Amino acid sequence: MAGQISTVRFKILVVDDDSTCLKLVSSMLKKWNYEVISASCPVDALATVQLRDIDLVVTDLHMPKMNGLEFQKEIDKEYKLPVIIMSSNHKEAMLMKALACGVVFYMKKPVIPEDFKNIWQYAVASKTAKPSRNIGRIESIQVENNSGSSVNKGKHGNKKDCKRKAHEKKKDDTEGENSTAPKKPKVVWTDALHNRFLQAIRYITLEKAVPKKIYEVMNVPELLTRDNVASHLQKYRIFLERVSEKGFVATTNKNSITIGRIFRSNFAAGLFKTSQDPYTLFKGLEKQTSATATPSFQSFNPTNFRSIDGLSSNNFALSSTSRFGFGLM
DNA sequence: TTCTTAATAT
DNA sequence: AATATTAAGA
Repeated sequence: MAGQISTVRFKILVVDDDSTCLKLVSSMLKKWNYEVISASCPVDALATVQLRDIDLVVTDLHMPKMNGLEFQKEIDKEYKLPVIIMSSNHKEAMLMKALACGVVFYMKKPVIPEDFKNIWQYAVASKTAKPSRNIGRIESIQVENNSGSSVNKGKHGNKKDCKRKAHEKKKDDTEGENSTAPKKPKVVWTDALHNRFLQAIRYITLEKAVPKKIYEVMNVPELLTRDNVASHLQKYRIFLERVSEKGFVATTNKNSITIGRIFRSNFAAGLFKTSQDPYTLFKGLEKQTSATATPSFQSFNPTNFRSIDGLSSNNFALSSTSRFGFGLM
């Protein structure tokens, strides 16, 4: 089983007091073939969670009675569901607060369908694993999902199942032992992981974002090493460089085309997915020298970052979005 | 030491 | 194609 075309439809609970918005988001989710269950208030939502077998929660932040964060707290208390917040509060401080509370993703409103395309990964992440240490072979996690839908382009017959490759070339033998086959799997920068990376950078501030710091803030030592982050950061910077070189932001004219391209890239995707305005990124880039007015940032104090825990293996989890690498153009 | 970059390897 | 690793200078 677990063939491919899955069948696994993720059940997503949407919560928003604004009925219009609720419907809108619902339809966006359905577009990606998610099973949608909606609630107009946290209280109803909590009741629903008990009845249905929800995989992921998407909630508005600003709501009467109980706001999104309080709601998330409740969810986290009894169930361990990943919660995504949608908010029109684009303040950095709010973003940080939400993340610190354990929200897995913070989406800025207005949202667009694409924003939801890959959110199933958060659901997978929280289920798929949690086995604290022992990064042994996460390779087998296997994502049997595959975001169904495939409403559009999405051809992946990728069946790259390489097995092992006994590789020994270590002259030393500081360890040598390997019963569980401590093969070091390559890190797969899934959207979720990349998002974490981006959010860490946003939190730290681009100017101060160095491998070590990012590594610490991301707080997923089971999945990454500082070197992984350094490597990713290097690539990310190259991407930013290219993008800023193009200076397409300035052009208000036919920017739509250019921007469209940017959107396709992985890095951009992660960034823009949450903040649809491409300007955000550049604003940050441009004023990096002055802004720095970073609010108080001390220790992220990541409460529960299990959100990304298991993500890592599986090859095409993300491939769906990434067929365009960072090298746009 | 860590950071950054470039080059090279897997 | 995406990541990792290594080397060298700051």
